[in-house]
Amino acid sequence: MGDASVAEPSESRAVPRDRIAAAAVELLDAHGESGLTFRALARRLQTGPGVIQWHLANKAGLLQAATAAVLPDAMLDEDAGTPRETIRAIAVDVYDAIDAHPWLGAQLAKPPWQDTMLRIFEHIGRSIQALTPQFAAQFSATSTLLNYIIGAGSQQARTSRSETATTGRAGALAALSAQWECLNPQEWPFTRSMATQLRSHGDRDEFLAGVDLILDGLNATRREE
Amino acid sequence: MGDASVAEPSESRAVPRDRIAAAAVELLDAHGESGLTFRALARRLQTGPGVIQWHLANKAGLLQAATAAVLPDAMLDEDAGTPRETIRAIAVDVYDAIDAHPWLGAQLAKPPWQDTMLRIFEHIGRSIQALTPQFAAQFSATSTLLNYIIGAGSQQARTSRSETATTGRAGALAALSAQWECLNPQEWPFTRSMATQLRSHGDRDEFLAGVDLILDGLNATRREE
DNA sequence: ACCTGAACACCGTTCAAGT
DNA sequence: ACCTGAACACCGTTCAAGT
Repeated sequence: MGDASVAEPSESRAVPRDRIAAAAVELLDAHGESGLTFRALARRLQTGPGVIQWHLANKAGLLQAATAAVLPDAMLDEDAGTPRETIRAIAVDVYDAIDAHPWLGAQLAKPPWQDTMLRIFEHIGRSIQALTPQFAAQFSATSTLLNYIIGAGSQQARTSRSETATTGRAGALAALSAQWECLNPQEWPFTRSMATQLRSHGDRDEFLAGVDLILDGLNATRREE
Repeated sequence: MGDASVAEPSESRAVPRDRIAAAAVELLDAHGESGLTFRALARRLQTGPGVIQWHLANKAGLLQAATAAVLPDAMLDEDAGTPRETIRAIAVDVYDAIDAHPWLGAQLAKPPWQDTMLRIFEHIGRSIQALTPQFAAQFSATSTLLNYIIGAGSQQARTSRSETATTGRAGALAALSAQWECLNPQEWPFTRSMATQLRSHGDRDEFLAGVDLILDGLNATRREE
């Protein structure tokens, strides 16, 4: 904290985009979305405020750079045999990324679509193309999958993150589950009945069951016509 | 602006929660999420800053009140015969609400789940319960539907909102569609092929096709076991 | 071309003070 | 119980000035 003066003489003063994005990710991981600040970022890079704005237009660009750094294009280049397996592999990649970086889900969901989001759309879509020849069905299935992956991933990542607390991750889920069990049965019959089901929530298998559900729907639709 | 002094003598100085929520919705509709400010809200209610904090704990509570005001419980109390029709009716209600209030989508998607989100979960789940007896399938289907409805609704609302611009809503979609057509065919084969499909994007039928897809998946899964 | 740091116009939140 | 308004500790963004 106090020794930020002249540890390194002056090997290279340049602050490349890579380092900015990496530092932004560190800040986001450590202190959440509100922890990412131009001033905090400049302090961490041992430079003055206003430097980042020279490289990136604004805060949206900064979040975008952090997102791209954490979910690189290569990660989505899966090819696991069948289209279904490939889609599952991509889904797991995104799931794991959101799980490791809880801020990522909200960032991806935020309209308008960024490059990263369009890239996931493209990669999933290529496999969907192999499952049905109809454009309308391809579009519906791909956007449905994308919405599910981002949405469910965000929800599950949130409960996972509570593991730093006293109880651990299983305990956090148990607590939420107990909360659902205390709901008024007259007003919340369904949610209450899902309390036990909620305990298995948050693992990859649960998540992948939703992916399979959508793919089953695509198959069923195809069969009927 | 200048005549905010003593138009009304002093019939009732109380500023009830209802008026706060209603004014917040007006502000959000007019100027977006960044337009909702404690100071702007107090000015609109012709009172001093700091009043709102006495009624609502913080800004999260303010957004929550606005969300509940715009998506009341009664709106979800649909019963349109079959479970599928009921679910479609609820989905359309949420879709229309997001379309009318573009800030709503991001608000609902934001974790953790608020009362409003849990209520939609409950209402959809009750109909899903009628479609399959398995708890695991009920949970998957309900959360998949919810993620799709919020996610797809947000995306579609965004493109709808561009109608205030020069071109109108169809023009905005055409512009985005043209943008997709200009993508590199080597790098973006799928997205490019969806360019024409994108034009039909944003209407209720397109949106409901995704809901049907998920319900078809639930049926198919049930048949296999 | 790249970096500095002060300045501007905000923001949410708190809180003593009034009625 | 309800409202006021000043004060605090921030924030993103801009921009003249340096190297």
